[in-house]
Amino acid sequence: MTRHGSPGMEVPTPMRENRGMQRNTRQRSAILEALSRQDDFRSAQQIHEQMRADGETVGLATVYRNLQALAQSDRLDVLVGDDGETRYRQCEATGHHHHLVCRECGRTVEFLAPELEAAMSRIAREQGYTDLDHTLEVFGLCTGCEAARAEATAR
Amino acid sequence: MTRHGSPGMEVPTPMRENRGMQRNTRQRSAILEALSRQDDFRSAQQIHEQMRADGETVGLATVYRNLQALAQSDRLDVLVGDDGETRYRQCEATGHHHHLVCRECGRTVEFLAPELEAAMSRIAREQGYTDLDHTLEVFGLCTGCEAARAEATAR
DNA sequence: AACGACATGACAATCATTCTCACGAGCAGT
DNA sequence: ACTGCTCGTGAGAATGATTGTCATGTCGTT
Repeated sequence: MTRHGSPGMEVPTPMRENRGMQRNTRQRSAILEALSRQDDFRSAQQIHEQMRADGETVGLATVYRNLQALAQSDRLDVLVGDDGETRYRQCEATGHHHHLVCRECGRTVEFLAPELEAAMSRIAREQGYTDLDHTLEVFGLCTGCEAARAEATAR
Repeated sequence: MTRHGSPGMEVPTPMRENRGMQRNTRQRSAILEALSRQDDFRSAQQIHEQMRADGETVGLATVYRNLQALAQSDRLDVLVGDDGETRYRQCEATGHHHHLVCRECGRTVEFLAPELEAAMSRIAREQGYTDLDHTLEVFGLCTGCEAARAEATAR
């Protein structure tokens, strides 16, 4: 387990999933803990603010660094809003998946759609594109917000 | 056509497609002209720079304002990159469509995919979401860049 | 030609994010 | 537990895209 001796020995695979995160720190634990209590996508600043409110003492730069590192190691999902602000969320699904986000309250549902993946791949390949990747997010009004809006309109 | 007199009179529909653009100016024409000569998504700053290089005298703020206004009236397509920079492009397709973008050179192909739209709508409705909207962009390497990469790797 | 509203341009201001660098604290080996 | 080597942290400065301000220009109409 220890990596003593053996000159030229490379750090094995486990490191791959830990880019920029060799150590466990109080701050990182706190950030993950804060995220685990949220259901929607939050910006770094929102997360930081919430942590301060909860009595945690963490620097804003640290929050940014950790969110970024966690996202790179696929432990968080990222969503870049229309306003350019980056938001993060701890997801249930482990692999590739998409989101259905309420544009009013932020409530988020994860979904898989193999048909969509296949269709996109086909279209891209027909055009000669390779090494594919994509972004797909769906926005709408969840049942609760739809009801609230209907009521507001009715009066 | 003139909106004199008639107190309480509202500006009719045509205005809807012209938000923030009542007048034609040399600057706006120049911006559209510059865009028409580009095939890929460009940032406001890139466009501004190009115009200066072409001898146009336009303020950066003006470029930002016009691109924004044009995008709002659906005369331009918008793409927010991973880095948060907003890029614009003049599209062939008039209605709703998506893009296949080369992540290396920016070459862009527009495509329609009714099957995708339908599948997304179905999934969202199953979850009780209404008033839907979505973002979908596909990235990859175009034939040219793929070839270039292959050659670079080979040597 | 005159006028009034909207558009422009130079520059300041804002806002999210990243950088810098001195200091603090994991973790491996003792 | 002790030490040392690093990496991680924190405070504030710096960056960079975008937006606000406001005096001045000019479009489209009278």
